[in-house]
Amino acid sequence: MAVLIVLLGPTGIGKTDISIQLAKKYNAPIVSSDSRQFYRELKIGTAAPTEKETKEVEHFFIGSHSILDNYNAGQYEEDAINLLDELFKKHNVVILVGGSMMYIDAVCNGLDEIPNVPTEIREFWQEEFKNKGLSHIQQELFRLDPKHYKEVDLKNPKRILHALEICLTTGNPYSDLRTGKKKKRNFEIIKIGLNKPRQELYEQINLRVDKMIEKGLMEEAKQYYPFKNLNTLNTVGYKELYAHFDGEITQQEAIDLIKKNTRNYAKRQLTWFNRDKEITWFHSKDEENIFQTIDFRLKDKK
RNA sequence: GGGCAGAUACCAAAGUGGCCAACUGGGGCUGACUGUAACUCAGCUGUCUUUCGACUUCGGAGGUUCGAAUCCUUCUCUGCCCA
Repeated sequence: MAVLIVLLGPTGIGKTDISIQLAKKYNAPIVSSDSRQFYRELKIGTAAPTEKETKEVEHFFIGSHSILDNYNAGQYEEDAINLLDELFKKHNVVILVGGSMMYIDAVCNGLDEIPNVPTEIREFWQEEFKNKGLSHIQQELFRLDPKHYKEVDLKNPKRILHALEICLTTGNPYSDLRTGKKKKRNFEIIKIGLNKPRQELYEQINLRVDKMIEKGLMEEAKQYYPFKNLNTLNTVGYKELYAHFDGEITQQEAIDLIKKNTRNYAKRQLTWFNRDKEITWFHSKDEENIFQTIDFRLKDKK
């Protein structure tokens, strides 16, 4: 029986470490569901697994893309599922590790079929928003997709813009495509969540950011400064440094901001994960119990 | 020792007799989120209460006043200046 062990949790909790132990134990390859570790240019700032680690255990979706690529959760779903089909031919167990909430859900539950948006359409709505404001795009959404207008967070421009993009791309209301249906996968899923008391998590995050700076995050970020406007670089650890390079804030302010934004991100991850009742949670240091539980659940599946 | 300035909620910082449980920012907490998602967005942040509302607060003590974070006296502490 093919089993996907999903190891998730907030950033900085220690997922990489445990994933490698699990991989060795079950002779399982690791598939990343970290939407920023996909990018080979972002190593230090995403705390990507080291070369040593990726040699020890087979990893996928680590450094698989460039920040110049246009990648998204929908494509990831397709790519990841195809990959898993291949991997399960040779392995009984595969490990999915990462903290990108929607990407994990894409693999476990699937996303609706939504076409990619042409650049011109994306830019068109962005201009509309920039020039005419939020209320204008709200009205446009009301006109093009009244159903979604009622459901969407009307104060959130990104969500409205996305809906409008799809309306214009397909010629139909976005809500027509939103089924919310869960896809059936041909593998079993065991979801393991890693967490620890908030204060400890935050301290660990703060420390990790300092270490990233020591390891040369400034230099790494500087290398891609010319691309700072890319969405892929709208990432904690980089955007703050670009604000510093632009002279908006001091270096220390940038570092403190990275810490804060990472903490806030961790909290957002936890909020998302808390909705998922399939997750079995463990203290991140409670390795014995984690391994035991997984062992037990694996036997159960056989 | 003398002079001046200041002490407000977790922090910073407004308020200078009633519209003040107290602007605002930070931080924190809680939440939303099916596609650019490490994005983006929302609510809360004195206590009790689901709400209405009730109660206790603005360094301490005392006083003036119908009424004080705001005025007076005094004490404590902090900063600056003169010795």
